[in-house]
Amino acid sequence: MVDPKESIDIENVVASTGIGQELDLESVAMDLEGADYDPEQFPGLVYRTQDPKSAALIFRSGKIVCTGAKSTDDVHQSLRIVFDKLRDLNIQVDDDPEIVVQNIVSSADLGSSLNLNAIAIGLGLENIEYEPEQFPGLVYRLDEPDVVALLFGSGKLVVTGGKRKEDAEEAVDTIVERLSDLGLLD
Amino acid sequence: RLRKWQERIRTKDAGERNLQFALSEIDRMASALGVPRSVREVASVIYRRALNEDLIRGRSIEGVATACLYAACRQEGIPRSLEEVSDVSRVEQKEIGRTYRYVAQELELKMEPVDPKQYVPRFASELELSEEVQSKANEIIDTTAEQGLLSGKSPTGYAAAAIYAASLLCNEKKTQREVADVAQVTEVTIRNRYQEQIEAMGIH
DNA sequence: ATTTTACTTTGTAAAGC
DNA sequence: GCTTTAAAAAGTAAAAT
Repeated sequence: MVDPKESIDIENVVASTGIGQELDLESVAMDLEGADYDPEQFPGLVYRTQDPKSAALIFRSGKIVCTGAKSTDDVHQSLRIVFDKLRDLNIQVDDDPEIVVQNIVSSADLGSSLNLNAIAIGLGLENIEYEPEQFPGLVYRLDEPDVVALLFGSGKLVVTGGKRKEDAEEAVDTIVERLSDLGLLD
Repeated sequence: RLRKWQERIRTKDAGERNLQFALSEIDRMASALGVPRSVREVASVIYRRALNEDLIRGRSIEGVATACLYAACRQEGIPRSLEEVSDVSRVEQKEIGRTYRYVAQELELKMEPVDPKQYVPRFASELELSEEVQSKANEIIDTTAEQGLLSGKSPTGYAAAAIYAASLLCNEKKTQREVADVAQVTEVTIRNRYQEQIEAMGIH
């Protein structure tokens, strides 16, 4: 049996940062090619990087949200590109702004199909949410680590809400242990 | 002092009026759905609990009332799908679903997943299918569910496929369209579930 | 009848309504 | 609460072929 931990893939990393300067988004939108800015719809300007692929939300305050990257390293690479693009527009950007990872979304595979009905009862109906009429995944909120897992009948799962990649590993370990104890994992 | 007293009366009256409105809405929707009086009473009890726990704040009275009725139907073993409930409510399906999940969590209703078999009598009856077809559909549901085929699937689509399969096996054939219409699912869903179920039953 | 596109669920930050 | 962004899981649905 392969350790489900080895199957973990980071699918999305969300991080926030700031350049330390206020911005005139109207002019940035004019000068930055590919920028999407519609203040009526959303106060942030959207700028997408191609490699690594990501989307940056740039705000008037100078704060920036980066999402869509596949690793924390990609987040730093993407934001470096964004910072340089802004510098090209003669905008002052702090030397190396602090980048804080806010959420990591991971996927994994437990290796065998799951009986979600039995798992719902086993883990306790008060501890889970399972409404197949609304969504095929069983929602399982953990306290340690503080993340949310979505379990599917195929045995695959999604872990989100964590800030370190270790959070997903610990979550998968905990889930495997609890399901095994219940005899609900082959 | 008199002002405070009058304010309390006003608040109390407003609260009473809101409760009356919620209960009358539950009554109206329950009638439209054709569910027994016991379900309305269960729904009313859930609504009063939600009110006591202050779960209505930030939500519409009718949204909570509808969600309580949906939960009550399930608790009483005669479920109505969110689509069926939204058909008699002025609240949209998505909002009813969200509110239901919120109320179920907060009141710790410990709702069990809907058993597709609970839809069989009503759907089969609307299709004028025999007792034999219903028994066969139930057998298909139990057998295939035990094999893990039910995980993640919508109970209405699952029941619809089993009824369709059973109608074929018992020579009382209904078309996928006819079954899809009463269950309010698409023919594609029936086709997909039907294939899996027949496969799991070992093609009769 | 199949394929494509799109929506459902989960977390998270940002500024403003 | 909402708005927007990204991504996965799998089911369902509507539209396109």
